[in-house]
Amino acid sequence: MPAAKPANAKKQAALRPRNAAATREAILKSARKAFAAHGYDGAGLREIAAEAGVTAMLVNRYFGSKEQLFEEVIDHTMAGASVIREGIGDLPNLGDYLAAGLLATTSPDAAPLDGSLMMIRSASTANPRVAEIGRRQIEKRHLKTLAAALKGEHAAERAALILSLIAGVQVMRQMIGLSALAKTPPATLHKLLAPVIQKLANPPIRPPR
Amino acid sequence: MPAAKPANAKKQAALRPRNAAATREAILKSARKAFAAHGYDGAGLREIAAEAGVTAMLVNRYFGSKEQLFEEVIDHTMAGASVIREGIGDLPNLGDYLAAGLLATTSPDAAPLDGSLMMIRSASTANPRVAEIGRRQIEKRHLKTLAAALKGEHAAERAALILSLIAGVQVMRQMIGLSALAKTPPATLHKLLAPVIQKLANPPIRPPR
DNA sequence: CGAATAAGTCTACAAGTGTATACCTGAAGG
DNA sequence: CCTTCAGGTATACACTTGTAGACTTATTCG
Repeated sequence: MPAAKPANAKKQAALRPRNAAATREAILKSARKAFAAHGYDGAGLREIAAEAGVTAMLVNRYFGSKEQLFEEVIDHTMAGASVIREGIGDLPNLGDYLAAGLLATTSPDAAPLDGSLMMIRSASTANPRVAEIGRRQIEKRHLKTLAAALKGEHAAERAALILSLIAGVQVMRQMIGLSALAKTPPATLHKLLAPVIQKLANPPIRPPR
Repeated sequence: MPAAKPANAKKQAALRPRNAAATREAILKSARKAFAAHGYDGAGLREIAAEAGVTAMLVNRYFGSKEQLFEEVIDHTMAGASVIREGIGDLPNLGDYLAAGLLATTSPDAAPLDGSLMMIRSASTANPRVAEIGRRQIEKRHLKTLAAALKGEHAAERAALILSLIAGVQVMRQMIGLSALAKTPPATLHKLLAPVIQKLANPPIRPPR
């Protein structure tokens, strides 16, 4: 009775004309956004795929699995332009520089460009491999670079504390939404934050004996 | 023919002899542990129930829903003995005190007694009501108390930054497992950390004009 | 114009989630 | 003994998740 299948109407047909590279990039971008917003476990493949204008299965066809997708995403993100980069050891005011960078990228609800928030959001995943991926990235990209830029004793520990402070501010501003940080003008926060970071960046004073 | 149902063998029959109050407490304890370890979304009701020796449905019968359970758990946790408590404004060395408290409760993989980590782990939940619950708890319990203990300008902002630093160290030590923080002896970290916290606790110096 | 192949989708499945309904069970009181 | 009822369990449902296999479509090349 029904005259053949009416060739079911497809939506958004020719939006992207079958370009593999472009599709891959779209998926990466979408995944980055989703992972940053909801963490590894919280971001669904269907959600990522929809935002990229494709099907969930295509994501797996391109990246193998959600786990591998995450690995590639976090690698791209951490490798991209970060506030913590090579050569920051030569800056005169590391405290000012880092505080400015933190407050610039950390508008209360903007997308976190930095990978650290993405990692923190993903850190309590049930998948231990994913947690390990993130740990290694932070150690390799951020800690190592920053520690190399510091002089004096306990450089690694001081670098780790600076990272902790930065991460903590990001967490409280963007994840928790603490009003005292979210609503205060960046300039005010900068004045409070920069000297503290600088104090950690400076070589610790040795007690005179 | 079949002589009635053979009264299917039950395991762990008389472990807890049907005590409502004790069961409630057991569920709370289990839930606290699970939420702290995996966050709100990551902790399953069946997992919580199993650890408490009951069924998932009993949890809902006692607490109404997972959401209400979380609310009660985080309220108990934040209200319990915390490092940040009333009267800390009278301490001579707030930096020392807070650093000691942080490093004591923050052994790399121990259960976080403080509710803040539980909140951070739960902050990226899909449930907005849950996120709001946690935000309010941190503002009310921690920020308010600490800000009241500080003197000088921008007390709220400085308190928020101290909380951020503490939270950041917790995150990097317990969630990420950053080696420089996890493996370094607490005494060393204390020496680096205490003066930084103290610097934030002291009234900011006004630039002489 | 085909044919070949890359690009993409459909359907399905097994596992896991929170929760509602109906059921069972053990101890206390008559 | 039997009833009663709080304390607890079993079953089921509707939904979501990551992923596998078969299928379809568009593009490019001969």
